[in-house]
Amino acid sequence: MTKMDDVAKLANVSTATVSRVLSKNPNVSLKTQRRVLEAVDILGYKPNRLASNFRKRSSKTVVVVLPDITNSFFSKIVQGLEEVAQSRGYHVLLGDTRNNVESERNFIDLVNQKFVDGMILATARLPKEEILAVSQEIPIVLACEYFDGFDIPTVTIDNVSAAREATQHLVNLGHRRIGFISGPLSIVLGRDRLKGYRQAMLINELPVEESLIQEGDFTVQAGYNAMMKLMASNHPPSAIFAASDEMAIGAMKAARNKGLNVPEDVSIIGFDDIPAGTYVHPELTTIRQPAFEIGTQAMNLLLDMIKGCAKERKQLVLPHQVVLRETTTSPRG
Amino acid sequence: MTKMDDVAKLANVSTATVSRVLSKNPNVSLKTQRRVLEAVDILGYKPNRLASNFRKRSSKTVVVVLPDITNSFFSKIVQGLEEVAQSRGYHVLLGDTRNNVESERNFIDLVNQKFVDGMILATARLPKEEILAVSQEIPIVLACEYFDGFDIPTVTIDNVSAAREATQHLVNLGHRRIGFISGPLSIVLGRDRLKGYRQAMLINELPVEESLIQEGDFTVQAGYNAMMKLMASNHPPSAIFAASDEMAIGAMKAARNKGLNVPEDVSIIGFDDIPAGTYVHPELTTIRQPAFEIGTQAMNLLLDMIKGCAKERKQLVLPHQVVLRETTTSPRG
DNA sequence: CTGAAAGCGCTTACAG
DNA sequence: CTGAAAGCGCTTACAG
Repeated sequence: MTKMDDVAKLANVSTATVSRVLSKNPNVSLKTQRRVLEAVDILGYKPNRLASNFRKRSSKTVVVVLPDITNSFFSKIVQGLEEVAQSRGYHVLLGDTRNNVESERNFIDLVNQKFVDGMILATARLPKEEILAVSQEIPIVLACEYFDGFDIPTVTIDNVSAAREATQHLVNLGHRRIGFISGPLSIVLGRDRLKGYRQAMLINELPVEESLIQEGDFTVQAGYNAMMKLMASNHPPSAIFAASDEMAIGAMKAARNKGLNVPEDVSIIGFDDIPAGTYVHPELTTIRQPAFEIGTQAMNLLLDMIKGCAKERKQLVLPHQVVLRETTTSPRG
Repeated sequence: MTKMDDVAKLANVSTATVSRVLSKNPNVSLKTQRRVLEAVDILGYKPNRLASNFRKRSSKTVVVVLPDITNSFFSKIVQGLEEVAQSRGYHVLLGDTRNNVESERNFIDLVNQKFVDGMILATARLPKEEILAVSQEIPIVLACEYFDGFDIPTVTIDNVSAAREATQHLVNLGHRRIGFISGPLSIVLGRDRLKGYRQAMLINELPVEESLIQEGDFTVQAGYNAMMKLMASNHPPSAIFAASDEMAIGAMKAARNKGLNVPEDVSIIGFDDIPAGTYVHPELTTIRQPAFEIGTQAMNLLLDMIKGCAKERKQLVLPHQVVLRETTTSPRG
């Protein structure tokens, strides 16, 4: 392996100068620069990143911890993260926990080991105290998740309002019995969407029957099961708000299996706006979360913190949007 | 920051011993071990990974280069990769090129810089000579892609046979005019699937009309467009083989828009077996690629090479499988 | 079983 | 604009 010494020797300069040229330090004469670059070229020299990382105490790498990379909502966030990471000269280490808390802890440990310069958490199953503790030491930003009452930098949408608007959309169409397929109530964002649903029902003076609320885990299968229960009621809802598009798609399958037409017999609105929402027929009405932008903003926030040029600990709330497609309409009769 | 010296001092041993204890070297007395561990605990010491990486000339990190992480086929491969990486103590650096060749080159450069110990390429837009060159120096395995006539370690399926079987399935149902929505012919795996289609047609003495073949880029939109052209013919095919599930889903949308029922009016078979194939109605018949297993095998192969315990340069061919669902049936009349 | 010492390959004050 | 020298925080032969 050729190293910097070899280059220095060939170019007749010190390693300090070689280092300066390669790091584009302007205080080197053009003549010397050329000489060094030529030597680099002749020897096919590549600086050793491991040495440089060590010396500079930075790997220019950031770990992103998420529950499931095959979930298209998260993979879109990751694409946003990666885009700005690349453009700002950083790398992203993948932390797919597959919903495993122990795995989450392992990834968080990478920042304690100084292996990465910062961390983006798109999942947070760990107790908030634990996360708060590391966040005092090291740049962390939460994407989608957040902790009430703490000032950890965060990029989210307003889940309560978004869920309220989804429900209101159904109310505006004339629905009065509206079922809610909830996300896991163990995580804030699941609770927030339920809160939004309740608010809308309350505002419109519609009774919230607990039998109209079914908890799922955001998957198609969970949506299917929840919908089956909802339809088994002797007074089934005429419209469904599902807290994720995948669950909404599961609900559509269940409705079809029961011989119901969407939206004529039952309206369905989802949440997220994943691509699959347009693969199905009819196309899914939903609440759009700007996943890619959540990624870009979170990464920009994090890198600003790492460079120390972040003004304060920001909490960004990005706009959501109702996307009208084909699965909602006015109720029969 | 507490460092190893502090621990050594507190435990009254040398840093060599601290290092041995932490790296679980067995040649340390139990008493000493306890003493060191206690000191580590008191000081809350974490070894600096950047220093350790540098010293050991290894980051225990592998970069995975792929065209698009939001594509569920690739994200499933990545999940497989990550699973074995985690279990074998490695990390994966994400290299989403978004189909950009320059980006691909940048990631490949990380191995030249010794930033990563190896690389998995699930895309290979770069000239094969370039990739072959790095593969001489450093552990690389190709996942899905391969280069004819070179011995770069590879994990793929037999795309030619898989495509032939897909086509044969349609022939067996009685179809004689079979359209093919091809992947990009600029990449081997696109060409291989076309080859399989042609073989099946030939074997069954069916004429291959060039108008029956439309090239797409694996996306839903491309499938939609290709299907529109196919249906515009004055003698349209009664069955379609699409080289990716996304294109098959696009073809289904196009058929519906034209008022055709799948499979009664036109049969469709896809390729990949992504989850979305079961979201749509009717559910998509397809060729299953074992994406997760491609990932696990590729990572195992790579890590074996890195540890130097790989016997030879292997080319693994994993089994595919026809998955019968609802989008294919016998032609009318 | 343990320690003293060298050294991994860079970068960075410091001095000139 | 350039170089000599120190040193980042570990690990690893080597010697005992």
